[in-house]
Amino acid sequence: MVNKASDKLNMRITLQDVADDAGVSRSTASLVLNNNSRISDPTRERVLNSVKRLGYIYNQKAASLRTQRSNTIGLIITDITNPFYAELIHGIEVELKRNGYIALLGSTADLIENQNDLLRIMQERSVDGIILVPAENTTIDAIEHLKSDVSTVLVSRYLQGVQVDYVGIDNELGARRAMEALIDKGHERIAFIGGAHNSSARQDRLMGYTSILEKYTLPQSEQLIMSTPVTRSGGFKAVQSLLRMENPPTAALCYNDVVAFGVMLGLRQAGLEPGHDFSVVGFDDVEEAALWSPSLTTIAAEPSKMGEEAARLLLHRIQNPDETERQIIMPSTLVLRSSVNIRRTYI
Amino acid sequence: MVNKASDKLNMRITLQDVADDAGVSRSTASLVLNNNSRISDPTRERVLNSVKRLGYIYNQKAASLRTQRSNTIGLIITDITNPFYAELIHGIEVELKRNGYIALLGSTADLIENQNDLLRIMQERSVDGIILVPAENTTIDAIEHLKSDVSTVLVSRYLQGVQVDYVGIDNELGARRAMEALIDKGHERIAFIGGAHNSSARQDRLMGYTSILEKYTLPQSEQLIMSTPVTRSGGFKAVQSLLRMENPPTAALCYNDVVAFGVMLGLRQAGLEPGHDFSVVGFDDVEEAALWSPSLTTIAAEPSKMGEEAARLLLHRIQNPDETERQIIMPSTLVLRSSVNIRRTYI
DNA sequence: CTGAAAGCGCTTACAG
DNA sequence: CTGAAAGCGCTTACAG
Repeated sequence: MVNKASDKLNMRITLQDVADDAGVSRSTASLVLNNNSRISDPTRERVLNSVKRLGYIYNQKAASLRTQRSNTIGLIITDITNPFYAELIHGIEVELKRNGYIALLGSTADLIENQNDLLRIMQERSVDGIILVPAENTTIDAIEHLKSDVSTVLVSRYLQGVQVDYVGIDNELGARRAMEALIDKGHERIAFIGGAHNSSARQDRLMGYTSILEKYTLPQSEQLIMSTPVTRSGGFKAVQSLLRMENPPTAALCYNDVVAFGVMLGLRQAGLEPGHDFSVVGFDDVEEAALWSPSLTTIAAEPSKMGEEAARLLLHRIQNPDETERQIIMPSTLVLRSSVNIRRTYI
Repeated sequence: MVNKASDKLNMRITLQDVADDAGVSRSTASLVLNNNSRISDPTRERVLNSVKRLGYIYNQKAASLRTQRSNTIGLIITDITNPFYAELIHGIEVELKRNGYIALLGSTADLIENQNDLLRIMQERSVDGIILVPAENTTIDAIEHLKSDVSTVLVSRYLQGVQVDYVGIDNELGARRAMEALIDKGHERIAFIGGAHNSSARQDRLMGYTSILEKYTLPQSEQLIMSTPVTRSGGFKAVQSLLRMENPPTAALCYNDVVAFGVMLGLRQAGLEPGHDFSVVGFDDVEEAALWSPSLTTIAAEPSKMGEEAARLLLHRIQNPDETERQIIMPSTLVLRSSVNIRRTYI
């Protein structure tokens, strides 16, 4: 029996084989594959026929060793099981595909060590650019250094003081709009739930939360601000502990939709009906937000569109390394649904 | 001002630079990086110091042109926004990371054209192997051909008649267990909801469904079997149309959890309480299944573990191209939660 | 319109 | 224990 492994190796058809088969030089065959216009139609056809007959597979790796371009980018997010990121990735993929690019994917679990490993691995593979949701504790220096090596776009989280391409939403404005909606329904004790750390996104959302409490001189308390893992069960547990307070809140602005889903589930577990007994606002507007019962009031970040925008920005940066960096701030629209309602006393 | 693009190109530090800096030959430097034991400790140290000082980045692409190994694999799924796949990807990533591999990611939206594009793009980048959830209409020939070019593992969906590595669960058994649970609670008119086409997974689940109906001589009807997109809104719409039947079902076995979530939302929209008025079973046991109200009864496919298993199988295949193909069937355990309950008449 | 030649950055027998 | 040399599969000025 033939050895299969060596079989695979020996069988590799190269451009030389194609050229031989078509009776042209390697150069000519290469020019055909790159759609160079100075090749005559008959020659082009002969080459393409040989490609097909031999089942030739273009070796992007060898090409990119010469051209220094890989048509591959690196995509680093924190947690793929958060639907916000799943939708973001989807948008990125769509736009990359349109341009003949593909992404190496990695998740950091928000840990800087993982991020460093991934950045190294991706640079070793000569990605043309990197789309990064910076993990907690990412330093300004690290980003400065990264972008001097490879085109870089940050998404969703920003780092103060670095001049770098970025796509995100106006988190503070979004949070203010969400708060106004709650206050409009008579809520006064409003909690802020979720987020594990102080990413720019969380800081800005908190700032919006606080500024509106101040504007209306409503009660502020450290106890009403909770840190949680960015998961459903994070929100689930947090709201239950809030409900055990002496003077519990009647509404919550959540760090994002995933946390808000957890909060709604936790409320029901505690015998309260979200949207009726307790109002909930999320952030992101992931697809399922509209489908929940009650449907979730949230700030639309349009993750899929944000992903497309980020990919577009990165591809632009790759083509134009010397242009000034751009910050794209997408609109943060309030989507009012049934999880927000007039305040009632449930106790 | 210096041109940044050319800056980047000119700045590329090569192994030659490292060797020069350390005062050794390129060969020696290379052996150090590959942890070859025949290099003396002092030499090794000198080289590693130079690597650090110059900020050398290993060029995996050049290396892999020589070694024919890229330490990169291709991962092709149908839809990243389905949490089953998000969790599957997560598991794959974890296991790949452990072994110094990383994945190129692509989604097909279950379209064969997209799958073909992705397979080509990935092979052009010389992936060492491919993990594939085959899109609808994938042919046996295509898989045979693929696996003759590159190590291949199928996940979640199988193709009858191909000898190929595979990881999945026993779908028919799972469906039978789910049906027994419903019948145990007195349900007799039971619908099967969801799935767009006849992937092996759907066929096998349907087979389990039918076989149990036959076993208990319960009513079968084409009207009780619904095709839908594999999304929440697919399930949402399907159950509402079922409820408009003259003699509607009192329970549903859903193609998967995502569809089941949609079904539960659709029930509530129609004024019925899932788990109380109408019983629902899903498939997959994605993380949020336990958190829903009512919590979802489902068949545990352990997507994250399945992903790890698939990655392990692929890496093994890459090392051992000549071994016989393996089919790993993971247990399909019934997880009984509150979405299944005693039958009541709700009409 | 087409071909010969150099080179991208590595690895790996082979020689010493 | 270390180095000189060939080669992986492409692209791209350059010459004709």
